[in-house]
Amino acid sequence: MPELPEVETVVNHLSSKLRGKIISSSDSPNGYIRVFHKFSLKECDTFLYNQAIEKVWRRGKYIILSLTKGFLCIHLRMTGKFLTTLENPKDLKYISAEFTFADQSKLYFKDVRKFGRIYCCQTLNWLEEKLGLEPLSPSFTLSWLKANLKTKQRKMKPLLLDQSFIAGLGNIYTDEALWRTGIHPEKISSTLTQSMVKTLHFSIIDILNKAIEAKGTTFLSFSYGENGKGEFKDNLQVFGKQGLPCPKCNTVIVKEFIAQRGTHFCPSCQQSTHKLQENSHANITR
DNA sequence: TGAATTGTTCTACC
DNA sequence: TGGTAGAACAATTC
Repeated sequence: MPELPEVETVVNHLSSKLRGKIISSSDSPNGYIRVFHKFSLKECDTFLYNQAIEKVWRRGKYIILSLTKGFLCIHLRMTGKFLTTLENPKDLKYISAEFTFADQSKLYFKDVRKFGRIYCCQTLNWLEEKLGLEPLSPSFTLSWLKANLKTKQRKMKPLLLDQSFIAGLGNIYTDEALWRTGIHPEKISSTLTQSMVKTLHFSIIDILNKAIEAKGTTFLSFSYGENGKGEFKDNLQVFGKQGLPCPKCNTVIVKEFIAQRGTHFCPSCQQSTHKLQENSHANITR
């Protein structure tokens, strides 16, 4: 389940391999042409023919290849990954796209679930229109976060997952950041205290940086290159830890469905305002 | 066999 | 009308 750190890992891995290559043809070995968003295979092949890859980078969870003219963007969704060699012939049925370069080397887009998409485009305007701030860019400041949480009346979990708000956070890192900050996933954004916002701001940046350092999280299926595994799984505190004790307070971590997503949190550290008030009242009267 | 999985997009609601 | 919530959707695995 690639989120920002996993996509960054893939980009870092691919960049040196792809930069300077010239695309000579595109194909779809398994015939799943829906992978080319709004393009037929022929249109994609024509668009990419003879184009050089000038730069490989990332915006949110999108991988972007800057070409001589235009861009090739890829969203991995759940199970998308890139391979430069095809070791197992059985994998062919999962290869939605195959690119051949002028030097005869190859790039395969393997996607078991087939949710991944490839976009051929002249500009990136469409992407900029739908994506919010980059959490690791200088523009993601504490004051920006404070102001933008204040003006919204949304539950924290779905808000952090909203790519038009902050681009790149997914289910794993959202749960981790909220746990670290002690914020209940259903807490309304405008009700966060100043210190909560400050901790949240720091946590998001810190978790993402540490996860990038660890080359992402391999939870179910993520890998980069042929078989690279992300090591951040060992640093997860709540995601996938339902039934286990909270590292902070030993209360059992629960998993509930919030905003149609499996959400892991500690019912003691991450209480809703209501419950916190009840408890503080109990403490006063005690 | 159908429940579970994800990010995005569409629709409905206030 | 704009902001928000929730359903739908893609396809596969176990």
